[in-house]
Amino acid sequence: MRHLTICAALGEEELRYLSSIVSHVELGPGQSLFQEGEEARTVYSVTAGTMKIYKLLPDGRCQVTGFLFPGDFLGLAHDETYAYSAEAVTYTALCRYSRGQLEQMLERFPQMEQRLLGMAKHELVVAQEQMLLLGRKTARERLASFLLTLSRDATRRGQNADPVFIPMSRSDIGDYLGLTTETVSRTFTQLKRDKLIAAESGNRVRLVDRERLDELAEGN
Amino acid sequence: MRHLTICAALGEEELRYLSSIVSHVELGPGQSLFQEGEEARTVYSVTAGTMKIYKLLPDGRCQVTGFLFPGDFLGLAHDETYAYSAEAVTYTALCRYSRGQLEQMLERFPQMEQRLLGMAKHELVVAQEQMLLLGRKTARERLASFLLTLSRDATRRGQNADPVFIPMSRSDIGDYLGLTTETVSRTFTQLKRDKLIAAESGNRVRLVDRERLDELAEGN
DNA sequence: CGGGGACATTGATGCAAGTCATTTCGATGT
DNA sequence: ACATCGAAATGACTTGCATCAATGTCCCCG
Repeated sequence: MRHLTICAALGEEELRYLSSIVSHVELGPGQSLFQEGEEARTVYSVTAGTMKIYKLLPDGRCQVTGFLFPGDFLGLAHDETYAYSAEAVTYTALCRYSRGQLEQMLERFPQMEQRLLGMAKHELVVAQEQMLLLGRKTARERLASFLLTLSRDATRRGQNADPVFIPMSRSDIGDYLGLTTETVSRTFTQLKRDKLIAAESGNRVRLVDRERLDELAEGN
Repeated sequence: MRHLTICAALGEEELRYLSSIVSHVELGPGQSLFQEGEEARTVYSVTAGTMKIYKLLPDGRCQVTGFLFPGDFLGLAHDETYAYSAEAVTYTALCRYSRGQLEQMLERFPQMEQRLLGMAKHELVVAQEQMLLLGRKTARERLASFLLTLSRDATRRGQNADPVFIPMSRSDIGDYLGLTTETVSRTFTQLKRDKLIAAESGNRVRLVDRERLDELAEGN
């Protein structure tokens, strides 16, 4: 169980230390974990469920900058405050570490820093991919990219990748892809009509023509 | 000189080591440094000029994911290949480190990893800000945000922040803000007409009404 | 000093996605 | 089986930015 989550890459000693400083948090759908601008005292890792992290403009416009699944970290701030808000999409369980404890741990296990750096680099690559999507892709291409990414992430976590489970609402998807719920909805039906995907029960989507979806996502 | 660039935060010993492994590269405007997908053997830091990093779609659509100025690193890859292409915007000088040498150096000076992690975290914050811009801001808001960011970056580097120098073309700006050159151009004239900015000679822009620009950039 | 070429600006028109309004669906409880 | 309610889908219409097409402007170089 634990091996699928935070600690997959950690050694025995680190694991023991980690579990000595961790506490646990659980959130229901829609519950907020922290808000952008709050003092960043705490770091979390997701152990079950789905979170979203997002930024708001004062008039309510929202950009979801990422969805987080078991194994993902959140709350690592650059300065003293969180750069984004975090909210549960589904029922979610998290591990909680105080910032100070984590820093102590980093001193004790300096090789952990390498792993954090690796994670940060990976997130940067993902972020740049998302900028390309937001700046230059059409609605169809965005949705195709999204579904494929979800499917690949599911594989990575050892979950069902083909009828892929979509835990988030149309509105969350819209806020992630820079579209409105209506456009997301219309684009879903369009992809169904064109036999690229098929809806299944329980918020699952079958990727009927994955090859064509891949092309779409890459802009062809 | 050197203190303004790569090594601002490094100690004496690190500095000496660094200069023993570095070599230098210079690029004219428009010259490419590396392409997305190439094997990432080398890491660079900018010492003079302006670079852009960008991703392309096969049909030529381009998203600039960042402009780099003296002091910035590029080429730190997560896997074995570059995640983006890099090209000089103006005449640019860079320091060049082989990946292997950098890794040796990290072993020798483990505290450097912390700095790299700090830089990566900062880039992540910037990337999320950019996602908000690309996903949710209007053309006016995007350009206002861009000008303010340029101005703040100039301050950070100790350059003139108010008539702020714009080294890149309208087309580069468009590719960075997810707009076309035409829209960038129109929005510039609109902001001039509304007396928020004023053009000055030598690609400089004066931020006439910074307060209003700030509001615009934040979405008010 | 004058012509060429790249870049920027401006204008006219089109269209993808947004907005607003309504209907349908699906889960849940009685 | 049916009422309820929030989410999703659909339709009609609008709009901001893209597209296509001319100019305009600034240098560089002969």
